[in-house]
Amino acid sequence: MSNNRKRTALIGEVKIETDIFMNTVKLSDKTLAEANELLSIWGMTVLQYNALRVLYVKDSSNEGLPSKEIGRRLYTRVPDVTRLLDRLADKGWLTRERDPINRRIVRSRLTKIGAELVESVYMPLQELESKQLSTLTAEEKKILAGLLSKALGNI
Amino acid sequence: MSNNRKRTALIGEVKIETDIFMNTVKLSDKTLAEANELLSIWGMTVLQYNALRVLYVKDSSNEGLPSKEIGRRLYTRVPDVTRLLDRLADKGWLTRERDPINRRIVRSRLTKIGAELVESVYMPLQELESKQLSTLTAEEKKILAGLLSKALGNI
DNA sequence: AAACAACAGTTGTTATAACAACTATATCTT
DNA sequence: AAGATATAGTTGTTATAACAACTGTTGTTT
Repeated sequence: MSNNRKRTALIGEVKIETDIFMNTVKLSDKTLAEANELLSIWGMTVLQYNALRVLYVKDSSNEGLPSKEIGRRLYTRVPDVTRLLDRLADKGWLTRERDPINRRIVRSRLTKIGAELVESVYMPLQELESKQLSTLTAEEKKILAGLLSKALGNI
Repeated sequence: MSNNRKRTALIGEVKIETDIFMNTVKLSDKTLAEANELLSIWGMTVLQYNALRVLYVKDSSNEGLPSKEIGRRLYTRVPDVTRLLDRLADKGWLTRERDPINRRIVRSRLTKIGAELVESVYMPLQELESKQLSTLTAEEKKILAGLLSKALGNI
């Protein structure tokens, strides 16, 4: 009982900024969960798929990409790119070797299987994303995309 | 070398849905990271703060809230509410006891310290959120909030 | 009332996210 | 060229997220 003192009503009111962040986190969380569920068919996670997709798109000549650059292009902070890539190498989706010229750098490159995997996953994932946003019109999607990118500008 | 076969250019093009999800995840990720950094001053995480805030707001009479309901009100999926609440109880921010009438239910209620903590954290967090969205005008924030909530409708 | 189903929470396990310290290599400064 | 600094990646550790199996309690059915 004891703790029945007055509580600030203020805290119950939801400011618009809080509302935006709540819904951003919710949307992010739920779409990631659904995407992860889909990707589990291929035994991978969204994060892993993104790393493979970065290699697919940004290393089309297949010279290999430094870990640092892969990390920079992933859209969440990943404090441990090494082990993320290690796991992908273990699965046979990419290979890693040290750059002979700058020996600090380790270059990852997709294997044939890895590249094919990206291709197999691409369309089903695209379809899921379209489905997830199907309550919005094309016009609304444009506005939303614009606002999100403007919001990100400050952070 | 070996794997230098043609890659589908399609995969490099970013569809608007993908763009929206990428930026949603980015925004979610970055704002959470900053909020977690702020909250670390009080030794808590965003998830923990949210649980406390749910109790603060939804259990103002301090009768205690069932774990299930707390879990339902958190805005990310939390597969392990028990241990989340355990940790908060360990820190002395809430107490937990079994409902004498329906003994399946365990009710959590804020301690005095827990309630005060929510009050201390509220304003600084609010200010951070405002700062994080300061690139948007009030009008844009309204539109964004509306679109996010419409987008969530389908998921 | 016995058997079954549903519910609320707990516990065990594994993989990994987060943080920090460390190694090897390259670059800059004087 | 030696020493200091910066860069790229690795490794160790801890806490916790995710998943699944389990326990105890209540509700439903016949």
